[in-house]
Amino acid sequence: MPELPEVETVCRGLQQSIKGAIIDQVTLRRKNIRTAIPAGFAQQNAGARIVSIKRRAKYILIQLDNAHILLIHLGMSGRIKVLNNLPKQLDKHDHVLWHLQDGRMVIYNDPRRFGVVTICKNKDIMNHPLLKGLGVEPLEAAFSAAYLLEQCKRRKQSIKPLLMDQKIVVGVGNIYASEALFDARISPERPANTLTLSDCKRVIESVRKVLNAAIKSGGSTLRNYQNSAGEEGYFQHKFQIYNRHKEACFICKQPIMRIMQAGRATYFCKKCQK
DNA sequence: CGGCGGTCCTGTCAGC
DNA sequence: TGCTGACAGGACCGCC
Repeated sequence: MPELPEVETVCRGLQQSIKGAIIDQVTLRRKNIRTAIPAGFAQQNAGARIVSIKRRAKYILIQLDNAHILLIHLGMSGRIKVLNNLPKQLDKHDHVLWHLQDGRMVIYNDPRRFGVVTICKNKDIMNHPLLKGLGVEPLEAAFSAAYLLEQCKRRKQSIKPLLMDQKIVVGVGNIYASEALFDARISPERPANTLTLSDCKRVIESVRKVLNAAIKSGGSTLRNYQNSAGEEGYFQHKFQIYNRHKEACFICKQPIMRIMQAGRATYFCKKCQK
């Protein structure tokens, strides 16, 4: 489900609502999501105060005051809900429950179970296998035209799957890769090694423009994305290309194409994107 | 090493 | 009203 804008929105919401709260205890209703929840997870949470909530790539990092960091990835269908009190009925996909001392409850819900919930010590975070090989943040200066050109040079892979490669640049998923390439007027089928420095510059500007606009809109809700307060995003109403197969391109009125690349749907305009 | 396909899992929707 | 197959915001693994 969630790409950078959705994860960022969830993090900002959590920062507002649960920063400073104390975790009383944790209930695991399922011991594995995509990966096993480590033994000792509940004990390492119990009694800890939540210091801060940050994002790295599509991961949510929750710093606890006991020198541990909660690491959460929402996969395709993961959600974090903050409820004011115990719900009358739990959902069948409410996998992890954090009972806060103030009576509230934080729930990790994930129907498809592609997500990750784990914990590690502060000192291990830099070498954590899930974070170790990640590429640069798209909204930071390290994502430069020179860097992208360097990454593109040695690959003949199409630019769209390359943009989604988290080892190169993080946070860009299937929606925003299509949106950014449309904005940059670059075909998703262009082999990466044919991009020039000025192409890379346009791609970077478009990625940033699209991600920032989506964050402003609270992300995109296609089916079930909601932020931690249960609100939907509305960037889906601003899609220029994604999910618009056979509809008219907003620029040239030609029908929008839908192709599969690396098993994922790509939307683009044959006329406008070269 | 790079790049692709298959796979994990559940839910929803279109088409018959 | 079923049933079936395709597809869905991600990312790892193994194979060439």
